Amino acid sequence: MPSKKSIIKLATLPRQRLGDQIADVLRQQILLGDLKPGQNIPERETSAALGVSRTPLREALLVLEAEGLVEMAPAKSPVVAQPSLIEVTHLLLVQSALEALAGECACEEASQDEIDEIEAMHQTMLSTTQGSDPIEFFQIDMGFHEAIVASTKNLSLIKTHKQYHARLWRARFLSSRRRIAREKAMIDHGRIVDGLRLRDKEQVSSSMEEHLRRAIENVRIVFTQEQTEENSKTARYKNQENVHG
Amino acid sequence: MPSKKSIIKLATLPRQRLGDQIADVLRQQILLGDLKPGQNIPERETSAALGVSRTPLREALLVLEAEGLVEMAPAKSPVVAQPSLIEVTHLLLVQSALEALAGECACEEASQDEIDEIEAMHQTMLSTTQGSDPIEFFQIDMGFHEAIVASTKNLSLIKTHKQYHARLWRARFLSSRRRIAREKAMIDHGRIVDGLRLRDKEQVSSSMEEHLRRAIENVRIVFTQEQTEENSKTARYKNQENVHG
DNA sequence: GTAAAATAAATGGTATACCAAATAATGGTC
DNA sequence: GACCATTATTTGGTATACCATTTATTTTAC
Repeated sequence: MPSKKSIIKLATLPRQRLGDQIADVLRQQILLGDLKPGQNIPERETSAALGVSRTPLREALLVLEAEGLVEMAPAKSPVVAQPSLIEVTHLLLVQSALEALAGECACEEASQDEIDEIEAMHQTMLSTTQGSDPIEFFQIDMGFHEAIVASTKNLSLIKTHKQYHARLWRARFLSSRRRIAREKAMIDHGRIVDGLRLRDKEQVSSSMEEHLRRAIENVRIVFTQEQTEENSKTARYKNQENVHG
Repeated sequence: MPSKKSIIKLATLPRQRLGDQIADVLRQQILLGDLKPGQNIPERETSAALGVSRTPLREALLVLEAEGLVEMAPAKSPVVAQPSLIEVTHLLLVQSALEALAGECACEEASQDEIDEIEAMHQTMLSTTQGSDPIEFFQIDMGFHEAIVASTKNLSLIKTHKQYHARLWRARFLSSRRRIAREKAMIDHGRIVDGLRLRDKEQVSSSMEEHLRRAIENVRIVFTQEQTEENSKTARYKNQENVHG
């Protein structure tokens, strides 16, 4: 009865490169916050923890560096990227342009089934607005955007959008916690869905841009709040130091 | 007299990773056509030719794969990407959105000096239109676009644009040979420069989109021509085969 | 006791060696 | 003579070993 063996052939048949699998794992850990911004990712330690050698781990790190999720400097441990407010703003501007394009293309390329599914996701989100944990709500929110991009069938656009999506994950997750932001986001989504049903390029792309512009503002607010908290912490620490001295 | 030594410390001080240097070399070779689309890049042979080991060569290939210039399949030699017409169209659509965004941002972020320089490049191009080899003209053309993107100071946008630029290099170079295309391009560039001087976002971004939309049409024409030539070649070969048989 | 120099530990960068899958070549059989 | 099986070679994937640089610690000199 070799049924068990047939399931486990990860090691025997490298259907996908080990480096790519590791990249997926690390990407998830970065997005979910298991690896926090600024944290070191020493090669030996990490590869040992994952039960692989340094070679594929390094290949994964190089991919993540190309994606902008990890920063590598000579003779320094690779470190999880910690984009500043201005960098996140830049990223959101590009993402905004990408999604506006996606909206336009979707009006031409999306099948009726795909539009129906996008609308269904929107409905799910509307009914989930109140209860449930924020991370689940956020996942659906991001799925909504991904579905629109996917419906364009433009592989390059999909891939690039995905990369920006990953780099923006954390910032957008943090800013999605604001109640007001979520409510306004739902209104934007509604307009986007309406535009898609009408296949009205102009309406969809402008709603998309509007939506992302709001996201930029939300991120700015959250960043300045964090900055303020950080400052007060620093002040406390300084006080402690003074106490010690 | 250790002056000679001081120049050559590539091997001793890895100021930049070898893999990145190799990636630069290969990228250039792909863009310039030394490595043609569809051509294999066997790891052992190539690394030996470059005088390095497989490890950094592989890292370079992975970066180029992430950029979309090289395709790697399990148990197959890496191969120079050979995008189809539809893929190039997809790439140009994204590039169009990126440059439209760049145009808008440039209206706000570009310094007067930068706009002056962009205009100077345009003037150079106008005077170079007739004589000189096509590759030089093309270089200036691409420099014009890069300068606009660079003036936004948006590093993410610059990097992403650069990657799409590399993937589109060959297609745009081939299509830039058409005389009519060049003339119309000059008119577009003029409108873009005018818009930048006026800092008129709307004019710049729409001119950019118009310009890229024209590029899509040009690429389509060149591709179909190439396809036709290819077919006639195949026909000839078939005839030869018939003669042999 | 402090500061500076030297040494030891750790880290990333590169080269080499080994393995498994795939393909090409060769030999045997029908 | 053609086709199939088997083996040999080539290729990419992974692991390990080595080197150079950097950093932390310790020791020594002032």
